[in-house]
Amino acid sequence: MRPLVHPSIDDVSVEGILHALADPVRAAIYAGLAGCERGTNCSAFLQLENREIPKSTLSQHFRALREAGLIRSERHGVEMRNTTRCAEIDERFPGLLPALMNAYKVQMEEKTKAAKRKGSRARGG
Amino acid sequence: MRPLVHPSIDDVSVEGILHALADPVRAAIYAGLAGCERGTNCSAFLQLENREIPKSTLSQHFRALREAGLIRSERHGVEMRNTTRCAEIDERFPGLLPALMNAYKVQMEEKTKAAKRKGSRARGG
DNA sequence: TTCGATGGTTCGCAACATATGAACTATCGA
DNA sequence: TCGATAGTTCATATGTTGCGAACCATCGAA
Repeated sequence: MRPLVHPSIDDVSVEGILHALADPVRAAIYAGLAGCERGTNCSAFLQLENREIPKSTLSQHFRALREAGLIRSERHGVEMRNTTRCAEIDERFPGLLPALMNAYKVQMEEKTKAAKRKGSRARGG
Repeated sequence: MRPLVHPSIDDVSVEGILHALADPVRAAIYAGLAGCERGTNCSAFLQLENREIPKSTLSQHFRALREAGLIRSERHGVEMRNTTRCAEIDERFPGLLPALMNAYKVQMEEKTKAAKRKGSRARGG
């Protein structure tokens, strides 16, 4: 089993970050990790926003995030602890990640609102 | 020949924007358009950063930018004028595009610096 | 020291995406 | 009607992604 790859911060690229976070599943994982300081294991995301993610797929997503330099993964016993590298990245590309995550947040809030409007219309409101 | 597709601003998604701009060629095109208010034609980008882009490829890149909602393209006689939709997008996702373009700029400046260091070492500096 | 459980990874393949040369369409001016 | 210019579409070769099946690594117990 090949060892985990973590690029040096100097090798982290904007296109790599954008490509990694252009996938909503990966963006959601990243957002989930960003909250927790202690590190989160992979299977915490086996269901994400009411959707089942197969674990092989999830493993690929974590690899993509790792190799883009967005997260760091360390084995602790039987499980993996994943943490974001947001401090390093924010030093190199100030404001990029916050702007990105904020845009996703805005989009999600809009979707929620739209769903509510639709629901209330359907109920005759 | 099918008509050009421009999504309504409400249908523009963060993942679509990130995916479109995760390609350095498209990011460079977008940056080029962002400067010019009057609209730029496609073939202005047939060579980009010392690289030849085949025009069929270029056409696909413009389509990707257009369908992601990042640019607007209008036929003017024999040519196309492309403009960014940055004002609309910035209203919907405030700060996203500036942060993104700034990150690319930072990265390019770093690359330039690194190339200079390498050059000066090679000359014995 | 073997077994089972748990948590992740890798393989193989089908489905989808991308880059590009060749052929095409649209518009203009002569 | 012709040729030139600007861009699009098609065909295809190559690359990427998603996922089930099989696998590997670690732990705790017997």
